[in-house]
Amino acid sequence: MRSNGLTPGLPAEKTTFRDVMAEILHRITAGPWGPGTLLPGEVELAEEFGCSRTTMNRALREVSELGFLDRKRKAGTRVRMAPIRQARFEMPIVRAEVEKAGASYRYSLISREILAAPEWLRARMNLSVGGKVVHLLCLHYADGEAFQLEDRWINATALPQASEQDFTEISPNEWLIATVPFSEVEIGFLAVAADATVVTHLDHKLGGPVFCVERATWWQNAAITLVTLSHRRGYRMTTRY
Amino acid sequence: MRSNGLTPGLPAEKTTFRDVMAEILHRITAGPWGPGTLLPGEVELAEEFGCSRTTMNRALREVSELGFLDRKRKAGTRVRMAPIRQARFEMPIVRAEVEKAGASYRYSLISREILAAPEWLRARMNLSVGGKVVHLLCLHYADGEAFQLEDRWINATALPQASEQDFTEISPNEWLIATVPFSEVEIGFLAVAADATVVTHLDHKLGGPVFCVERATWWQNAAITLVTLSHRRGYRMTTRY
DNA sequence: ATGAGTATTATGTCTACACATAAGGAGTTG
DNA sequence: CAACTCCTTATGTGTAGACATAATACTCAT
Repeated sequence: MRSNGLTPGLPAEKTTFRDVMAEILHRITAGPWGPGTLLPGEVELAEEFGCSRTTMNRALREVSELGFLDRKRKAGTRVRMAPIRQARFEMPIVRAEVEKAGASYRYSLISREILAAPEWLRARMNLSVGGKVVHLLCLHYADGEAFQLEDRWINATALPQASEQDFTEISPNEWLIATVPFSEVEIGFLAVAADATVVTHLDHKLGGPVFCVERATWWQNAAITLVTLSHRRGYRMTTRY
Repeated sequence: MRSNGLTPGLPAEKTTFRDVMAEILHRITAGPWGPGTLLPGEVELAEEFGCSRTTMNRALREVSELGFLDRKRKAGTRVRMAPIRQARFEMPIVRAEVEKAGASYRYSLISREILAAPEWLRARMNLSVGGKVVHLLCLHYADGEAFQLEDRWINATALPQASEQDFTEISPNEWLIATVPFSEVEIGFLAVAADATVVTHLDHKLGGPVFCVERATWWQNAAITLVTLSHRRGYRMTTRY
């Protein structure tokens, strides 16, 4: 079954962990290993597949990371009743997203102010009292049309350089990426009603549905930035696997 | 540096790939390995860290999967200019999601009909002309309050058993999971305006923002199901890493 | 100069083996 | 019968070594 059939005389090609993964996935989705099945142990499987336990372990580990298997020491490997349906969204920088779609990208700064962090922001990002923040409003265009409205707060206490940047040329997004690393990120997707600001800059009706992405980042327990990205009408974030 | 300091006399604890990962991540986010840096080769690093190349390889591979490194044969390992900001959302079954939040779960079927697939659905799911589909409308409650409205279409040609199920007790979600596997999934997040149906069943104002998840699944190129999940007001999908 | 072929090199992966660790289960004891 | 201990077992991970493969760098002939 697993001989290469191409070079008789030479030993059959080695069984790679990818081969094993494929066969395991096949048995799970279309074969005898229905939900809840307890799989044979690694040693036994390795023998059946003609590979080392190391290879079998890697294959099982990766399939498990895909969400199809549940592995526990001593208990063994079991097919998940319901595969964890995990969606992985890659969130590129806006510029990359726009240009990948074949459109021309343009950025513009709408407003910039430096102020004391409002109460809600302090609570949200765990900021100290009296901390200064930079508040920016920017627009990202795709082919001349407004694509995304960026409402960003930057912690100026942790990032004093932010106060000196004017952000007329570089978007805060790209400036931040080049300036600070981050150690913790919180991302949220939500639908909100279009407010006056959104209506002014994006083609939305007041109170209408706006798809928003909110991202907060910290670095070594210090809040760095909080951003809300409001998208143009009809925007849709999709993934396939 | 890496001696355990706990059991003098015993050999220092082994360097695990997790230790190595942590240190690599540290060097990337807070240390000398800024964006674009070319790292030393695996052999050299393994020597520095006092581990085998196998272990170093695993550490580098996993960090690379996290999106921080870019690895190419011969070219070497390089720190990504902008880490791929990927969000991984786990999408549990509604029941699990509700119960995990500590609320009681209840399900109810609103309507069920069997009909010929409408044109838009045929186009969307690549169905053949004249195919029958089951159309269901269901509600999922958390602590007695409407939580999620499920608008589901099931391909009855590929899944004749669906026509016989009445779905008054079991939600289509759970029935499908137990009945068919899937090989391909497409998930989308979007914000839509609340229509009459949504307003009737969820606490929304007409035209207001509704957070929707749309999921289409296929199995061996045959369309299985398309579902739109509309969420209650204020729903938010978040992840942290 | 230029293009084809070759050498070099860093990562990719397999093998065999050893020990670590979590957790189920059997057996023992109060 | 319940609680505890200890043993067993399946997975988790580290090591050394070997070969595979992709991609760059280099060499040589035209």
